[in-house]
Amino acid sequence: MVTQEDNFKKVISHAKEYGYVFQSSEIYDGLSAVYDYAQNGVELKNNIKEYWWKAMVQMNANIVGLDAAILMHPTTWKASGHVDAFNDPLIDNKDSKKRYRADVLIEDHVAKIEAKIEKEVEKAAKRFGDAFDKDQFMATNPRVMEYTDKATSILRRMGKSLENEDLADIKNLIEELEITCPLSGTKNWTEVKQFNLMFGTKLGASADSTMDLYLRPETAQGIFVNFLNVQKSGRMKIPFGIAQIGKAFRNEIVARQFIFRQREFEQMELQFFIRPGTQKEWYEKWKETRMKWHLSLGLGAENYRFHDHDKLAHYADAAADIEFKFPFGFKELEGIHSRTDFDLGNHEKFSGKKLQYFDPELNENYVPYVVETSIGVDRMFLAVFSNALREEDLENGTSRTVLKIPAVLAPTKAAILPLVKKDGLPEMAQQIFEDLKWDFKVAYDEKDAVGRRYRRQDAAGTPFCITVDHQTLEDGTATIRHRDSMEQQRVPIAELKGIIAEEVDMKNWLMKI
RNA sequence: GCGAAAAUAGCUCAGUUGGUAGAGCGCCACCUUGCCAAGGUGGAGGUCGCGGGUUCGAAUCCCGUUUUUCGCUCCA
Repeated sequence: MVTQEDNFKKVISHAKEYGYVFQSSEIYDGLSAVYDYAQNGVELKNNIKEYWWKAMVQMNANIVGLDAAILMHPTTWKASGHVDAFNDPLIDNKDSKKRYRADVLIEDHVAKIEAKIEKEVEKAAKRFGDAFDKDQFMATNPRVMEYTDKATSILRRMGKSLENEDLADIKNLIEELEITCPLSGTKNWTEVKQFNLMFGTKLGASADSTMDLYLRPETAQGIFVNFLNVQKSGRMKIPFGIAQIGKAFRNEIVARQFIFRQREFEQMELQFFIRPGTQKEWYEKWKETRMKWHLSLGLGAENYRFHDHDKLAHYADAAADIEFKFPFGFKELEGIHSRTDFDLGNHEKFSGKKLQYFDPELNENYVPYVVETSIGVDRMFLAVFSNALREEDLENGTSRTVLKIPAVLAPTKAAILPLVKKDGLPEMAQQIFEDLKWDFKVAYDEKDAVGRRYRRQDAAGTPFCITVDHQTLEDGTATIRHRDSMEQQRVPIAELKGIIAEEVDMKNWLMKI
C-alpha cells in the first residue's frame, strides 16, 4: 500500500533527482529547514511569481507593484505588533510533553479566579434580588475583594516580569500559583524559555555604533510604510492595491515538511486599501478572486477549500485561508485577511506621521482599511509540484513517471529530439532549437532511444517533445508530442511556435480567471 | 523544543552472529537499434551523515551530535 508518507517521500526525492529542490548547504549536512531551488526549480518558481504578478499588477489598473527592502527600521516591528506577538515565553510540562505559553497559563489561572468572583456575584445577586448593586458588592465583599486583589497582583507581577524579561520569575509565579498541566495534572515544569521568532541582525560595522535590526517576518510592512509614497507618486485613488513579492524570515521553533515551512521563505502579497466600512465586501471579493486564480491553473477544484478563522490574529477582523490538499493533507496555502486600519493606524502612532487619504467623494480624510491576500511562493511551488507528480500505468503494460505541471508554469516548454543521431537529423533539430529559443525555454537531447527521451522529459515536466525524423528533411514537417496525452501530430516546422504558444502563453491562462 | 522512526553510490534499497561495501535504476564514452523506458562493451561515483568509545577488527554494538520524516504547536 502506498501511504501518504511514501507519496511525500517520492515528491521530495523526485524534486532532488530532477533538479528542482536541494537542501541548503548539503555538503555540510544541510541547514535545518532551508532549501535551495535548482535549475528546474528556479524556473518553476519564477513562472509562479510571474503568473501571480501578471494577474495582480498587470491585469488591474488600480494595483501597482513594490519591492521594499528586507531590512526595515526597528520601530516598524513595534508598530506591527511583531515584537510583542512574536516573543513568546514558553514552558513545557515534562510529564505530558506538552508545550504552553507561560503567560497564557497564568492568564488561564487568573481567569479561574475571575470565574470564582463571577460565581460570588451571581450568588449575591440571587440573594439580594432587585436591590443588588454589583459595583458596591464588588467593592465591599471581603471574599470578592480578596480574589480581585489576587488577580490584579498576579497580572501586574506577570506584566512586570515579561517587560523585564525576567523568565525565572515567570517560572516562580507558575510554581507559587501551583498551576498544573491541564493534561497530565502535574506541576513538573521545565524552565521558561523565550522564543523570538524574528531573526535579529545588526546595522553598522563598528561595534559601538550598531543598531539592532530584524529580518522582516512578513513583507506586508514594507507596503504599509510606503503607503503614502505610492499613493501620492502614483496618484492612486482608493480603492487601490500594492502588490509585492519578496523574502521573509521566521525563526520557527518547528520548521518542517520540506519546503512547506521554511525559515527563509517567499511571499506574494497584495495589500488592498479601501474605504472604512467596505471591508466586508472587499474581503469576500478577494476571497473569490484569489480562488479563481488558483482554479485557473487546473490543479483540480476538489483540492482547494476555504477555512475561516475563528481565532483571529492581532491585526485582523476577519480571516480565511485557502487550503490545498498537500501530500500530508489539507494545509494553508494562502491567507486572506481583513486587517482593518490596524497597521496604518499603528504606524501613524509610532511614526507621528499622518497616513491618511483624502477621499474627494466623501470630502474627508481617513486612515484606509486594508484587505490582504498573502500566498507563500514555496507553498504554491509545493502544491503545483506535488499535484503534478504521477505514476501512470500505460496501455502497453508499462508505467511512466510524469510531472504534469501546468504548461504555463513548466520550466522547459519543449524538448527537440532528433530521432537518430545521424543522417543530418541532429543538425536539423539544432536548427529548430535555435529558432525556438527566442520564444521559449527549450531543451535539446540526442542521447538514448527516443522513447526513453520522451520518458525523461515526462519526468522533468516538459509539456512538448518535438521529434525530427527523416521525413523532416524531405518535407519540413516534424512531430510534436503532448506530455499528458502522449499523442503526436505531424506539423510543418513553421507551425511549431504557434502550437506551443497556444498552450504556454500566460494570456490564455489568465483569461480563465 | 519534547517524543517516535530513519540516515549506506545521483535515486530506491540490500548488507547474515562484528571480518576491509553490493544490486537495480540513473549517469558518462563507444557500438547497435530507431516513435514511447530497461540491446552490447567499457567506465566514473561511497573513508556506510559526523565525532567519540568498545574490539585484534565496526556500515553492524554503545554514547554524543547533525539532518530528515511523523505526532504536539504556530504560521505564508
